[in-house]
Amino acid sequence: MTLRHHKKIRTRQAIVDAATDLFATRGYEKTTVADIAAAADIGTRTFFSYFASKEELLFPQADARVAAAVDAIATRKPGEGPAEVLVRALREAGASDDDLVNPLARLRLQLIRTVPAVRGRGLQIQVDAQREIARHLRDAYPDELDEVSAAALVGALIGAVSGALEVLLDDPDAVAGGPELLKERLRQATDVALRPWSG
Amino acid sequence: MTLRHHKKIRTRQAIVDAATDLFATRGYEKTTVADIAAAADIGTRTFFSYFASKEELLFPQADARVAAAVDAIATRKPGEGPAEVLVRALREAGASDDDLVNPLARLRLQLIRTVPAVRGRGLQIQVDAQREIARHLRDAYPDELDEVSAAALVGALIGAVSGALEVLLDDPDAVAGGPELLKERLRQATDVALRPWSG
DNA sequence: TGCGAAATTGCAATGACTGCCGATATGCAG
DNA sequence: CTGCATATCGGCAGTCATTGCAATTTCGCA
Repeated sequence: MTLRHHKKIRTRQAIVDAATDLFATRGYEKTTVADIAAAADIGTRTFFSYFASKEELLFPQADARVAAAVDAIATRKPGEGPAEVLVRALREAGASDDDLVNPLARLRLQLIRTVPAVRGRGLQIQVDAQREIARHLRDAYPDELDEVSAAALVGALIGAVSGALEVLLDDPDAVAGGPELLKERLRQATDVALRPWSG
Repeated sequence: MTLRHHKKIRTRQAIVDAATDLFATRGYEKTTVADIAAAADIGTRTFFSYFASKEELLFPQADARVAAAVDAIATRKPGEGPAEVLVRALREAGASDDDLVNPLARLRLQLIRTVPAVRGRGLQIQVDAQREIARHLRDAYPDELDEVSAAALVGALIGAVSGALEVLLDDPDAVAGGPELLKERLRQATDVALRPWSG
């Protein structure tokens, strides 16, 4: 079961590449699924056996971040409290360099901020991720957190980061400054918002 | 310009009522816009001159909460810091009785948690609201907050409350207890979520 | 080589949404 | 009261995502 499998992977990649290209040039909404399928040399119907929808195309391996965060929680050090672990988890799972280099990732960041449908889907994925992370965090600290507190804590941290990030990415100067500046300003902003927790 | 105006308002309400009814019985996804239009005695095409989409139907006056929060910021007391004002704003703008009694509001709460499309739209509205509130907060505290920090702070607080709320609403016991219990537990959850900042 | 499962794909249908346009209804001036 | 300008209404046709169905092709393996 290898030729088949490899072919599927190649086709899948072809679809992503074709779509990335079309989205970048024509724009997301002006690109039809039929266009993408044609560019990837497959039937329109076949597209939907690779991706459940046009939006899913932009969020492959959506659970990678969750996995990273869960891993950070699992490998916590003896003395670390919930908030500390979570901060570390977010650093590890957060915007990596990849997000600022990989073409699809860059495109995604832009589309999330401009295309309603994409934004909605992205937010859904985010809250699902929060839920999952909260579950693990609570399991890791059964004495200190109940389910509601865990959800609140995770919501606060991720909320702070995404809120700051969204505004930050709208600032042309900040974006022009490159990844380093962005990371620094993001850290500053979240420090202010999360001060109550770090104390 | 009165007869016309009144008629529009009446028709709008008729649409909402018809939709509420159909959604409640048949379910959101099994109710077509054509069904709603027919039940409200208007042409399908006309529906879209009242609501931009099927989802908008569920979020009339989406900016009421924002207005309440902005108002809380505007009426801040001399000694209050940003976080305190925001905590007060969230308490005032938070889920009112209406959300637990009004049929459409109750339905909305349920659909947000079960229908992907509705959830996506609801989340979008929420982040837009956060943006707006952050802007006002920053204007109110120009010395202590920059735009990014304000967004982070608002994101953290709202994130905490919504995270807690989502978990709470998933508890069958809490929901079964009726509006009173729900309201009490909601207040508790909000307190827990916001405690770190109220101090 | 040839069979059975998996993958591909065309076709038709559903449903949201839009642009276009004629038919109606309403507000207001004369 | 009449008639025009305008706001609404609502039908029609078309686009696009998405799905069920069924025929066909392609593979993996015996």
